[in-house]
Amino acid sequence: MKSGGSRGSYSITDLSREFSVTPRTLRFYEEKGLLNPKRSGKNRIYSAGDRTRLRLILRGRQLGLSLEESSEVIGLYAPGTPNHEQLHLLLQKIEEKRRQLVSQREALDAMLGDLDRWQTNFEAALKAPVANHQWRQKV
Amino acid sequence: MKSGGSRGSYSITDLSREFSVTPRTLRFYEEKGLLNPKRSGKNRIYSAGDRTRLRLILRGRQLGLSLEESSEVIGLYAPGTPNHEQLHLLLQKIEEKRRQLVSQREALDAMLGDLDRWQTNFEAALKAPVANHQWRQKV
DNA sequence: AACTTACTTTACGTTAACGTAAAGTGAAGA
DNA sequence: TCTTCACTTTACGTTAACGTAAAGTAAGTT
Repeated sequence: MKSGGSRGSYSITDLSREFSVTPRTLRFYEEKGLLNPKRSGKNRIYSAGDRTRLRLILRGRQLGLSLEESSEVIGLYAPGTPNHEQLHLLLQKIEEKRRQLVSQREALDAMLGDLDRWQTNFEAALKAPVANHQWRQKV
Repeated sequence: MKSGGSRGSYSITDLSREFSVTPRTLRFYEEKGLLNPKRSGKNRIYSAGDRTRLRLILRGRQLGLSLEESSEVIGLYAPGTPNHEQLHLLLQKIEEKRRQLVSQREALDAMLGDLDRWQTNFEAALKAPVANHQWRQKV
């Protein structure tokens, strides 16, 4: 089965290639209820909506969300009109992840700080003995 | 065994409490060669150096490094004078993680963008029908 | 008809980073 | 002496997110 029609219809390999994931991944997401492609016989046929959902799932993954978290969040995108409870939950998730990013950046800064200090110490340790040469007299 | 001496000597629960990890975690890190506390009989006794190494490990974890990655990176901190190969490796790791953070922040921005658009659409959908009331005539 | 391609389903395997018993030890206190 | 603590070791269990056969099918190609 080559590519489906030109617009809004994709085979499993179409999508897996476009998003650089394996077909297994798409089947897995379906198994977990995150995707629900139509069927043409036994074959999966993904709509534009399915493609969008996949994009969102992968966006969540990139953010470090678990599939279950993505499930909840993506549940929002589908129904057409999300209620305020759901919106609130989404905002929470996003805030949480934002905090996580900040915390990670702090860890990174701390590491870079350590590194700087060591580098200067290291260089100092290399230079000092050369300045007052004692063990470099007779060659 | 209560707290060890006042300075530079800690029991396993001392450290696990200070860093909010379980004793199991410390034993696990030791098993993986990331820590090497002295022994007092069978009991582990952690030095200030061990404590520092633990801090670095957890810093790496916070950054999203695997324990193996942290092993490599922390190997640097111990020998006293890291060589350039090792420094280069550390810089690579840090750069890689920095890129990861940026990419995650992008995903977060994209999500926030989606959210904004939906919210406006949502509000519009709520307002419009009220403006030209058609199905609200007889109550 | 034989082959290839693009799928399918079923199902067991893998990895990381611990969790969680289970059973034992040594010292301190009642 | 008995109990309690704070530890120990050994070892199997857990979770997420797929990987990886194995075996089969439907449609098109040579």
